[in-house]
Formats: sequence, C-alpha cells, structure tokens
Amino acid sequence: MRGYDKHAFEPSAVTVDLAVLTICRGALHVLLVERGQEPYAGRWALPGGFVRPEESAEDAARRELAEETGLADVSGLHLEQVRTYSDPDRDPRMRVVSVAFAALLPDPPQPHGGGDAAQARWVSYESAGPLAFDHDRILADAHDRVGAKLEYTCLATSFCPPEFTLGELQQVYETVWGTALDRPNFRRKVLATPGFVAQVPDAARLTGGRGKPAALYRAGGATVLRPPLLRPTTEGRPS
Amino acid sequence: MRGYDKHAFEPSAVTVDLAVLTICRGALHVLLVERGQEPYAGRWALPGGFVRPEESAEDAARRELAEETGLADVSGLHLEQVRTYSDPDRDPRMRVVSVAFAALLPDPPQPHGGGDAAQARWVSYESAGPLAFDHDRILADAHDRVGAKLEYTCLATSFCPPEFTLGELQQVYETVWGTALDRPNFRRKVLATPGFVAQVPDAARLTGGRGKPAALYRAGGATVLRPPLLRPTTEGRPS
DNA sequence: CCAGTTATAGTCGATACGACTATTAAGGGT
DNA sequence: ACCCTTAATAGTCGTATCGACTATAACTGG
Repeated sequence: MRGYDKHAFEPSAVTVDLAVLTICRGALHVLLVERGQEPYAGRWALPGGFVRPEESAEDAARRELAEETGLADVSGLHLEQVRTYSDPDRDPRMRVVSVAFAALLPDPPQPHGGGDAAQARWVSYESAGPLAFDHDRILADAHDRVGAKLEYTCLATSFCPPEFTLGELQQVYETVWGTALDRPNFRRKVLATPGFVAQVPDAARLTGGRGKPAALYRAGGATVLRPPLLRPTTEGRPS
Repeated sequence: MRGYDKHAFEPSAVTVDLAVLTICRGALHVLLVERGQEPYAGRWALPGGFVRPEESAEDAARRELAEETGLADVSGLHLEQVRTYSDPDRDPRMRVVSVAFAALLPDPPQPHGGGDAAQARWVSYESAGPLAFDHDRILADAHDRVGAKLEYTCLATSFCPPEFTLGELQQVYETVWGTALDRPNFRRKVLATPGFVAQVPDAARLTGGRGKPAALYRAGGATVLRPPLLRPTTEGRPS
C-alpha cells in the first residue's frame, strides 16, 4: 500500500470466475461454457468475465451469474468468495488475476446461452473433464469450500427451494459430500439445531413422491451450525 | 474469461495486504506501518505492496513479509490467503484490488523499519485503532479466519516455536479466541488427536518457569483436527 | 388389498466433552 | 531446610451427542 510514488507497477486485468453449482437429479452439476477462441478453443471453462471499473468483484460475479444463467433475480442467491488466483502464467495471453466465486442454485435453470455467443451447459461434477486454464483447480477448491461450509454453517439451505423437505436437505449433503447419511440421525441433528430450519405451519407435500408425505420446512434464521454436522470419517483429509 | 476481443477492460493495480499476527506477552499483536503520505498520512496501516509482473500474490506476500519483518527465512511460515477486497472506492487515488493474507509468527522479531522509510511497529490487536483504507475490516477478517481455523485445523502450532509446551499451545488458543480454556481438558483433547503434536524424546524444560517443568512437543504431521476443538459456546455467532 | 417406499419415532451403547479434584515437581522466600 | 506458590500432569464423573439400528406410520402403484 505504500510506495505509490517510488515503485512502478504493472497493471493487471482482473476477472471473476464462477463455479455455479446445483443439484440435478441427485448429482452435483456445474455450469460450464465452451470456449470459441484460442487459447483452449473448444475446451470447457468456468463462466466469468472482467471486473468493470465501477464495480467490485462481488458485483461483477453477480452480474455474470445473471448473464450466464438467464435468471431475472439473482439477488437472493448465495455467492461465496473462494480465493484469488494470480499465477503469472495462468493465462498465456496476459497477466490476469482472477477472483473465484462459488454460487449455489436451488434448481437449475435452462442451459442458457448466456450473454455471449458461446454455449453454456450443465455438466455433472465428476465428468467436468479437463477445463481451460487453471479452472480444474478453481472448481475443486470451490467444491472443497462448499463441502466444508456444509459442516459448520447452514449453507445447505441455499441449494434448496424456499420450501423443502428434510429429505431434500439431506440429499444436498449426500450429493456434495458423496456419502450416504443415516436418515433418522440427520433428521435428529437438523431439528435439534435451533434456527437451522423452521417447519411450515400446515401443508405437507402429498402428491409427488410415492411414500409417506414429508413435512415442509423453510430456512431458519441461523447461519452457523454449532456443534457442526461432520461428514462421516473417511480417513482422508480434505483439501 | 471470454470476450477478450469484445469488451474493453480497465486494468487495475493489484496489491497484497498482510495481517502479520504474533503472540507477545500473552496478547495478540499485529504488525503495522505508519503512513507517511496522503491519503491517511500519519495513520497506521497493514503492511503491503504491489504484486510485481513476474510473481503471484503469494510470492508478493512472502516477499513483503520478509521485507517488513526483516526475517531472513520466511519460507517455513504459514501464509493464509484470507480474501480479496475490490471495492472501487477503497483507495481514493485509483482502482486498487488487494489480496489479503494472514501470516503467523512464532516469536516477534524486532519492530523492524522494513524496506521502506516508514516505521513499523507491533501493536496489540485490541488497540489497533482505526487503520487506513479498509484495513480495519481486513484485519478483522484475518482474525476471524485464524480463529476459525484453530477450531478445525492444527494451525495453532504455526504460532509456536519448533519446540513448545502444551501450555504455550493452549495460550495460542486462549489469546486468539480471547477465552480461557480448562487446562486438563485441553491437554486431553490435543493428545487424543493423532498427529497434532509429537513429544520430544527426552528433555523437559526446567529453568524457565516457576512450576513443574513441562514436556516439550513438536508439531505432528496432521493438518486437520477431527473432531474439531470448538471454542466455548458464547451464544454469539462469529462473523 | 398388498407390496414397496418414504417419513418419522424411538432405543441403546460408545464416545466426547465440561467441570472438577488430586498429585507431582519445580522455584522463592524466610 | 521448610513451606507456600505455581504450573504440569493424572484421573473421575455425569451429561450431551452421535452412530447404528429397529419400529411404526402414511402414502402410491399394481
């Protein structure tokens, strides 16, 4: 911050990259765009774009999110700043510093074309093959971060529509973590945490599934999960 | 990432800001530098500087850390990327995007002058008054991040010298969290976590304190703390 | 009406954790 | 030397939580 007058500096391009995550038929999906130009022409990449002079990185991320998903209102969606990638060689053309965000969507909108000409598609997380630039790493970091925050925050409700069943909430955990959870224990833990969820007064979803109708819940006011909801011990250490 | 040819972009200055934290006589301290020029002349600020064309933000942070602390070898120190601050108005002079890092030091070196002319000083975290720019927020975010990572990682050993007692380790937790911990329980938890610490074969520190000499430990190989070591429930939700 | 399916209720043992008490091994002062 | 203080270490006990599991309820589709 010091030394503006003493040291020359090389201005950089600043971009945002988005890992837009959603749960589609029981599998974690990420929104990708196909690159039309070199470098990495034909390869898939995370959506993103330049930060404009009058906006913050968060502003830019929300704008890009709206453009890419075609959603009219993205103001309620959760945007999580993951980290910033600044390797000098991460873009072969020029110096590009990129602030990465993870966005969580309740239900996947149309695989929208987006503001630009390139096509956009939902791809399952596992089959999100080698991406352009360092986007494999960014996507992995975003996934790690979201998985970790599920443990000790109420973030999971961001993947759910305004009203949801505990089964849907559990599926968020199972899908992101890639592990099965015991249903009664999950239920007990969620309900025992004050402010995690609040039951919708009346209504229970009836027609949809073919089992006993489940009660509907809304997100409660709490943001942190204390004590946390730890994923089953798989001996591996995350990140 | 798309549209290099279509959209103009305004290049930004990219800097790093460092929250260099250490524990000094039982209190958390942060390294600050006094600004000599406008804006915020005479105010204290976090050390930092521009990211050079050939280095990443991590490289720049480590270089600045060495310059400001005067330490010869900063390669073993823990550097934690906190987040990136990109509000267009955060620097009145120009557009500056700053990547913030937290650095953890075992023992505070001399309040070194640093590479630049401005003076540097260790200031206790509480009395780190209103800082320049958005550095109050950056410092608070760094503190939050470190406090949170103490809960579920073995990060605390980064505040300790290569060999330390469990009392010193406990003081790290107490100082960063600002809460007292029960000593036997802390000890039990740390020793029960495989790989958190490893006892030094012989030697017990004798001369120093005026109690029973404590056994010496080194950092173990583990990086995560499962299950986590939660801070006492104070009913308030962090961050 | 029966089989399959899903939600919900409840039990039981192992473990982790908070709050304590007790013992051990030093140093300082008189 | 002796006792008091200080700090490290050992151990106890009750409670809360968690994983694993069984049981029941409510619906759908043949």
